[in-house]
Amino acid sequence: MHLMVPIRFVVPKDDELWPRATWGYQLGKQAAWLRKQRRGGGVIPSFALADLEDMDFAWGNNQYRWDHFIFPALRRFFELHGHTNVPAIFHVPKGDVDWPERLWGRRLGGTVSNMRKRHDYEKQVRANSEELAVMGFCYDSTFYDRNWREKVLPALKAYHEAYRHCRVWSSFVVPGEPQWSVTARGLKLGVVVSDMRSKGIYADQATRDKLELQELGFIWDRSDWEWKERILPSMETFSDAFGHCRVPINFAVPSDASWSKQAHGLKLGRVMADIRSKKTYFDQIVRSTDHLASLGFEWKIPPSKWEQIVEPLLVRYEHL
DNA sequence: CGCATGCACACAACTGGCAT
DNA sequence: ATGCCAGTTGTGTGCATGCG
Repeated sequence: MHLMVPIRFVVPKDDELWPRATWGYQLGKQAAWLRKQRRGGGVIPSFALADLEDMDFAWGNNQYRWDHFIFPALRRFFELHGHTNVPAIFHVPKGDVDWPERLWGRRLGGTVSNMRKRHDYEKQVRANSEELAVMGFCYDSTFYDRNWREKVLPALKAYHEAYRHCRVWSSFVVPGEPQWSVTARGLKLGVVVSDMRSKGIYADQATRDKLELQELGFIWDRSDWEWKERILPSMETFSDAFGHCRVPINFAVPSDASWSKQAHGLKLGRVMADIRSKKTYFDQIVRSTDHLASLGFEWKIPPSKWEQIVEPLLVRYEHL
C-alpha cells in the first residue's frame, strides 16, 4: 500500500508472502540508507535508482504522505463536496467506494486542522498553493475569520451599496441576485448584525476592520443612533416651529425638507409618550438634559430609574 | 541523546448559527 | 435578547520517525 519503510522493519520469517531468501533481512535499515544517500547526494547504483523511481519509493516521509495520501484525499473531498472545509472529526469512511481503498480510515480532518493551526505541511501547501486556492482551501486563518472576510464583510458592503446605510433589519437575508456576493448567498445578515451587537460575535474582526465598518455606517448602538439621528433633530425642529416641545401623541414627522431626512415618517408623538411612560432613551436624555431644557422639554428623572441607577451611584460615590 | 515533526486522542472552552 | 447545538479551537499527552 505504501513504501514508507520504517527503520526498524525486518522482513518477517516464516511468511510465504515474502520470498524465502529475504526472510530476516533488515529492509528498514536499507531503506534508511537509501534515503540518506539521496539527501546527502550520495551514490545509488543507477539500476537500483530506476527501479526505486518506478515503484515510487518514499524518499521523504512528509512529501510522500502528502503526495500519496493527503493531497489526493483533499482533491477527492473537493470532488465529492465542492469545497475543502473538512470538518475536524472527518475521516475517510472504511469501505466507501467513493474513496480509493488506500485512503480508507485516513483522518483527514485532523490533518487539515493541524495544517491550519500548526502549519503542518507548510512546504507542500506552498508548492501546491495554486491548486489549493482553486479548491478554496483555508489554511492561513480560521473559519470564523474567513467567514468574516468572504461572507459578512462583503455582504455588509453590498447592503450599504444597495440601501445607502448599514442599519440591517433583523430578518434580512442575503438574496441570490447577482449584485450580492455569491459566497454570502442565504446568509442571515440581520441576525449576524444583531449578534454582533448583543453577543459580540466577530469582535476581533470588527476591531481590525473598524475603519471600514465606520465608512459603511455600521451602527453598534441602535437606540443611540435612533436618538442622535432621528429623535433629537426632530425635537429641535419641532421646538423651532412651535416654540415648545409638547408633542401631540399622534404627531408624525412630515416628509418635508425642513425636517431631518432620516426622521421622515417618525412617529415622534408615540416616541415621546414612550419616553415618559416606559422610560425609554433614559441614558441619552440624562446626557443632554440642559440642551433638552432649552428646547422646552420638561422631564424629571422617573422614581424607578432614580432607585435603580442614580441612588446606587450616589451611595457608591459616597464611599470612595 | 536532544530536538523537530507528524499523528491520534481527549477534554474543556468557546464560537457562530439558529430557533424561540 | 436568550439559550441550545454542532462544530472549532486550545491545550495537553503519548508515541513514532528522522536528523545531527
